[in-house]
Amino acid sequence: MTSDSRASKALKVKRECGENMPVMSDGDLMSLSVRELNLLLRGLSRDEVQKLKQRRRTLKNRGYAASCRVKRVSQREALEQQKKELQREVERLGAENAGMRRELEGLGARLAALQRFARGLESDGVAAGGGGALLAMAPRLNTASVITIVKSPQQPQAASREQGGAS
Amino acid sequence: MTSDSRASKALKVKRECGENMPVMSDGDLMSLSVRELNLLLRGLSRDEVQKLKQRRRTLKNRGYAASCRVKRVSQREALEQQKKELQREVERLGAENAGMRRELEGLGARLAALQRFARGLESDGVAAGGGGALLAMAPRLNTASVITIVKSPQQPQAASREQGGAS
DNA sequence: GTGATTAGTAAGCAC
DNA sequence: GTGCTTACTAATCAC
Repeated sequence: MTSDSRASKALKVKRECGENMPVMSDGDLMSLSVRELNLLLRGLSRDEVQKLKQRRRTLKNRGYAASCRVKRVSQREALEQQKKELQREVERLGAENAGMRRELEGLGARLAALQRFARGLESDGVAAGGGGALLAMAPRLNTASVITIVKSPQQPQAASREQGGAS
Repeated sequence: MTSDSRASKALKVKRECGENMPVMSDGDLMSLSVRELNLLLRGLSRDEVQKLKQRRRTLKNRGYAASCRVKRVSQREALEQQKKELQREVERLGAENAGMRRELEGLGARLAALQRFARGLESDGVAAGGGGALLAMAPRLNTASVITIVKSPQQPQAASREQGGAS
């Protein structure tokens, strides 16, 4: 066998020790620092030392490749997790949105009904006592209090009709 | 050299042909079907045929590994793209949501002001004509829709002043 | 030198 | 057999 520790190793976490152990176990060779390694390699030929250094490098590379794969997988999983959370968020906001849209419709209908009723009061001649105040109030609410507070565009038909009735 | 075509090949797209070309180019060996291959391999020793078959397998594996990596990358990019789109969607829905929330506040304020005014009308004794209908309408607005919808505190000074002026 | 990444190789699985 | 995926190796790069 020309290659001692590189014959059948793929895909089985690489065996720990098979037939021989030249000077040192893989684990030791991996973990020792260069300084400690040189101390233990005192009485070896330059060739033997070189071979051992290369084996150390290979073992370390094995670990690097493994952590690279782990990192790749965890990054993918993180991405998928973030995607799931965003999908849930979209769903939640969409539901909230639909609910508010319904509330908005309901409120708008009530407001329109009240305004129609107010106009009815006026044309019926109820404006004798405080009825005039109701009509005078509608535009004020629109322009003074409401408009300055609410920044979103308002229903133009309500305001124009109120002001038209007051003139 | 014990291994002829496997000496220095890593990380340079693998050279096309280096020193010899036993019977066939890599491209041919890759693309030919088993049937065509067997036809061309008529007068070769079983060992030579076996070696060629193995080289074919290796070449194909090289391609499989490459496409595997390409697939991995494109899947990751697709995930990132989907994530970006979802983030945009969340932002859009959030803005739409905030706008509707403001509209709801505004409408709620207008309704509340109208209600307070209606109650003021009643206590003034205007309830002679159609005032009764207005009063019947007010409690409905109050309990059901307005209070549960409007979360922000409303301007009390506008309502109190109106009521004071009407009395 | 160390750590990370890439293309290539072989093993193993699924069809 | 074919195609895909994985662990491993060597090369290469950045620090």
